[in-house]
Amino acid sequence: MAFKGDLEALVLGVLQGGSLHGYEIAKRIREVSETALSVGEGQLYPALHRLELEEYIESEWIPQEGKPSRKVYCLTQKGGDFLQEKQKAWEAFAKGVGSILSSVPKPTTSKRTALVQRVRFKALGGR
Amino acid sequence: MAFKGDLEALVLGVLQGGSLHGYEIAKRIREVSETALSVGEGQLYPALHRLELEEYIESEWIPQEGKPSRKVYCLTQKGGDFLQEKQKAWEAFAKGVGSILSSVPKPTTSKRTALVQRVRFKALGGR
DNA sequence: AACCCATACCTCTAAAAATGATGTATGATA
DNA sequence: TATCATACATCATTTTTAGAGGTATGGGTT
Repeated sequence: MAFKGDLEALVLGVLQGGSLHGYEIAKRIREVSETALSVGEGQLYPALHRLELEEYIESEWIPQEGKPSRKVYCLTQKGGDFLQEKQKAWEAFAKGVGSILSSVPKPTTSKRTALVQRVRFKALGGR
Repeated sequence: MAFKGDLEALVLGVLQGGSLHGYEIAKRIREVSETALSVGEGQLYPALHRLELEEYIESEWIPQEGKPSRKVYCLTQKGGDFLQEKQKAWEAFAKGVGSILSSVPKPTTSKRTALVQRVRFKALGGR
């Protein structure tokens, strides 16, 4: 289960906003999510290579003076289409998790009801 | 990254609605999420054992006639508290992923703008 | 001068997790 | 008779993740 290919989707999502290089992609993910998400480089670079192999993104080396060259990635048409699918998959996943996590606890709201439920379970052999 | 312990959270979430046995928990997760989520038994049972070990849930064997006995689990106080934390973590995670995936593509909306962006990237050495 | 930090790419390994198969057992259904 | 649904469980294989390490440059600190 688990939202499959979430990192891939995230990378494509960030690239929607324009072409970026790997190091910056990782920073964006941290910043945009307000540190709720964080991608290790050991995870990001292999992911970028996979995505490029599958032609969801394309890269170009951009030299810099004084600093290491950057490999700038841009989204392909195919990548954009794939991202759309991923967005739908994410929505279904999020809806599913949401509906399970935020399902109202049986005892409607009152502590008293909770107690009754507890006792009932006890009566059935629970503790 | 990835929503850590999502299966654990899901199990606790389902148990909010009342005590259940493993086989039923798996079914609930499938049903409530409208098949968006599915837990393999090879994943669920070890998870239940971990949760019980950590005292987030408690179990009781309930014999049945004709059918295999059931191990019925109920949420503990500690488990309920833990679930609350997990709910918060999920919200932060979902918000993060959501804001990245549904970030408006740079080209405001028109195809023309998209083209301009494309050309601009080209001018910078991209393709 | 020596050191660490930020930038920027990358790989590798050990641990963790997911998948699917296999096992046991019963009753119902086709 | 065979297969499916119930109901528990383990196990091996594969996949994923996290964290460390490696290369290289320039700027700032001690």
